[in-house]
Amino acid sequence: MDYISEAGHVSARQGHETGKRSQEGITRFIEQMGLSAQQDGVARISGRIFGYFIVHGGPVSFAQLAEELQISRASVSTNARSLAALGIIERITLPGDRQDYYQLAVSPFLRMIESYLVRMQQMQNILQQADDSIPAEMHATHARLAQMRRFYAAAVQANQQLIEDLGP
Amino acid sequence: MDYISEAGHVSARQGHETGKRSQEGITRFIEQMGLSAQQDGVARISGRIFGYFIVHGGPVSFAQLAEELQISRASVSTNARSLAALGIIERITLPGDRQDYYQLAVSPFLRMIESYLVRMQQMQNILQQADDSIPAEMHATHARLAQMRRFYAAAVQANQQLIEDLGP
DNA sequence: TAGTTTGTTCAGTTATGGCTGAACAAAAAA
DNA sequence: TTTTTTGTTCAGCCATAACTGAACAAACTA
Repeated sequence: MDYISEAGHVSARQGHETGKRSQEGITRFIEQMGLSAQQDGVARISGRIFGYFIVHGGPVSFAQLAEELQISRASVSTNARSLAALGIIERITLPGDRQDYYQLAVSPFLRMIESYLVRMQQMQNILQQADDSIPAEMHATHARLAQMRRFYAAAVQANQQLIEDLGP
Repeated sequence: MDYISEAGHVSARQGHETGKRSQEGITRFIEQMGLSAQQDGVARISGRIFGYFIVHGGPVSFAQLAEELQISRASVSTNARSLAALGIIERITLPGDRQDYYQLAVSPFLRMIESYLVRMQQMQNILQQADDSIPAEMHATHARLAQMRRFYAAAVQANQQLIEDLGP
């Protein structure tokens, strides 16, 4: 039995020996990924889609995603494209098939770190601006801003190192 | 002129020579900290309070916070306590004064990383559960879960290293 | 004692953004 | 051509949670 290539029919195998209990575990995992995403300020459905692709690496068709996760096609469109834009999943096409397919990206976690890095760089810009526009007499303020910049510089460096360590 | 010890009167110095322009820079910074916090899934007011303490290290009284940031006492109570719970600011008292005062914690950024670590450990628990409850036959799924666990393990280690590097 | 000051809690309002159905456009099939 | 398939977009509904005003409790002051 191959769960991977028949992702679309897993939910129909209720009566199977491994079926019910394992199905519970899978849906719970996907649901937890949704909640976890929501905690991180990401749409719940994006988290569920990500979880779905952890379980079934893909390729999975657009229509399959909507049916399996029981979400509207509009939500599939929005969230899958959003995840693809982040480099976490990627859109592919299959010859002789008009549908869009998605599959897990090769290294989804590296992309997640890269998103963090972007956020940190935005914060560094804010700190730079503050440093420029706040009068020099405010020594203690500038000292705290400098401390903050050192922190973000170190954090950026640590995450770049992490990317290298996890890379090929 | 000492901006630090008279945090409560900065906004009143509109006519001063350094006043108007620098005041703009400060409020813009505080406002950007609010927006940045909101992006991170934290209440905007919490971000503003944090920004305020970057500018004026404190101690700042409860009432001052409400007045300076033009927010309700209820919001001060909720958000300041929340930041204090995260270890980013701390509540102190001054002898002969009934008011609560807050000041920036000694190393607010270390505390922020520690919060990240907690989240990552929650994710590790979720992965552990999934690993336990998903049938062993799903080899590809277990491989992806293992990859994910390696990622979080490395991320936790990197951040713990970062904490050490930034520590005293 | 009654009256202030001070912080917390909670019900209610408001703002934000997620999700959906429906309308739509593009492209293939009939 | 008309019809069907497929994905996108957008207006509107809904859920979540941020924020506030008001009521409250505790502790000080008079």
